[in-house]
Amino acid sequence: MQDQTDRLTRALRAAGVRITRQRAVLLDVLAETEDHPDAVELHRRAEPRVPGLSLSTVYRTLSALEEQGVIQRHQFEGAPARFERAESAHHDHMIDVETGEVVEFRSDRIEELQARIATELGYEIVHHRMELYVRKRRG
Amino acid sequence: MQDQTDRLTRALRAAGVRITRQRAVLLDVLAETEDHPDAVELHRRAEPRVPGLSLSTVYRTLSALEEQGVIQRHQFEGAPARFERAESAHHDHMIDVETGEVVEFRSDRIEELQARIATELGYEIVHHRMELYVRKRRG
DNA sequence: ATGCAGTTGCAAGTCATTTGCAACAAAAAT
DNA sequence: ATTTTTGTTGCAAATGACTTGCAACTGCAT
Repeated sequence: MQDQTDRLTRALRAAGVRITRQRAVLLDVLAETEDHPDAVELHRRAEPRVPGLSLSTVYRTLSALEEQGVIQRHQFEGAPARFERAESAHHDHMIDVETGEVVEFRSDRIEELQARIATELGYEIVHHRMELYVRKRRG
Repeated sequence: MQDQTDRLTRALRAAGVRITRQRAVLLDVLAETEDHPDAVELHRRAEPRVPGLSLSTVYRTLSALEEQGVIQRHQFEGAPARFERAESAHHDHMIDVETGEVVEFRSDRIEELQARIATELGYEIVHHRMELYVRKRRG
């Protein structure tokens, strides 16, 4: 795990991204993250470890990390962008409209169908977004 | 067609929505619309017919019509919301990342799969969003 | 014609995010 | 180890896309 982090910071360094104290902490916070926090929440979690950390630095770091492919940004309906590590395999999201909770899922079958549709219409997919806004089934 | 419009305004009236000059024009503009314009574009198209029309009225009208189920709002990536009439059957969108052009498509097979996935995880779909960001295949 | 609840234009406000800038601090170079 | 170079930071102000308060209207049921 220390290894992971090391490899990562080295890669970032190589890309000309400096690992400052604020970025190191944000990287740690993101590594510990199990949910899909937004910028303000990440700032709340990181600030105690870097007193004075500004929200704009959080935004800037998030953009930098997204550019490096380290994290992914998701813009769900009517809410600020939320982030997650990019390490894991591709998946889509289900958002509980009542709680805001995010559940990940994946369907190769759907991906195939999407690709086929795009191809048939003369396009190639650059990326896609599929979100299911759901509610717990009361049973 | 005059019929259509008449039925529509009557329904709106019944819902307590007044058909003012600005709304009538916006309704007309939307009826003529073949693409997926945003609020500013709709304002641009309607203003000549209602000199002085304000952008806030456009936004307010759009919200009212959306509430009445007359139009649908789509929030594509990194762009202001775009609108379309709601009359047509459900479909999803493919956005050409180079031109911004929107192509509609529909796949019952995918819808089925989505529903199944949600059910399996204990949820029911309230609504979904599926967007394919694409590029013309150069062939 | 009349009264009033729904609408309008305008200015100001909100929210999430971005940016200009001078002070600062990682890496590099020496 | 010190200097130099160049990416970063915090802060305040700016942006973009809407939304809202408010006083002056205006559909439209009566």
